[in-house]
Amino acid sequence: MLKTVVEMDKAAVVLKLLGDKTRLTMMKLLDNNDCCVCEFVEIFDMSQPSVSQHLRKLRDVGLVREQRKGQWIFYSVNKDNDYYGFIEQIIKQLPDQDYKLKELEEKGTRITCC
Amino acid sequence: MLKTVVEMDKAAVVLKLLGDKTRLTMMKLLDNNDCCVCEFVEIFDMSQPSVSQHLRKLRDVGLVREQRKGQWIFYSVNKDNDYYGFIEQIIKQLPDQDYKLKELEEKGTRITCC
DNA sequence: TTATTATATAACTATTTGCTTATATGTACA
DNA sequence: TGTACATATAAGCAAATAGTTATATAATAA
Repeated sequence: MLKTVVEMDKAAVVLKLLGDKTRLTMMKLLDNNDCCVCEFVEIFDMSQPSVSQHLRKLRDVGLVREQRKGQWIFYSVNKDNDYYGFIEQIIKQLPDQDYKLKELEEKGTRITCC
Repeated sequence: MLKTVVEMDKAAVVLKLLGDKTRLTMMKLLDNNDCCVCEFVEIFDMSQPSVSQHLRKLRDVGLVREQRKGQWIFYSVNKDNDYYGFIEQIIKQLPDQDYKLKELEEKGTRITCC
């Protein structure tokens, strides 16, 4: 685990991003799994534009990245980001959320894809 | 260091509070020092009501507590709070801010008090 | 007592935020 | 082709946020 050189301004920006339950849960899920937008729509029972907008905020700050796979776009944690070490210390303290993806698997709506 | 049982909703609330540069710096300072309102007013070059309102938000969630000493009210980190372990992991990653208090000492405006 | 200092709170305002609906873009498939 | 599905983006709106000024409360000092 790399020691991050954290700067106050940027730290506040990152914490504000994580200070939303939807985005915080997204980051916790993405830390263990790649997920596509439609999975988040189902998990959070939220409109697709709303999910996309949350993901865009996370991407704009470099916390996640996207990768198209066929018709889907998969998001993953950007572990190359300078602040990954910083958020890792936060995320690892959060309760596991993978059961949300397990529920999708049981319903058969998990996108395992290509 | 106690392992905190963190709950997602509360974690998001705490992170949102820390996601403001003023409050984040306050918490970093308070982790090593007790400070009164007028010191923060000077450090942040911000109005007194604004400082009081930030401190109230931190206090309402239990992250800090206040103690009157004469005409001053000193704030300190509430290390008994259930989420202290959680925020400790965040705060310790931040760059030291104590130089801000040193500057007050040099100007003679640090309140060492009673 | 009165004046001064420190702090809290109330009311107001401008900005930001998170959602909505509508629409555009891109891929897959018949 | 054209239709369906997945996603992004734009525009609009209500709620939340962070600041302001004005005022109230409390302790100290003259």
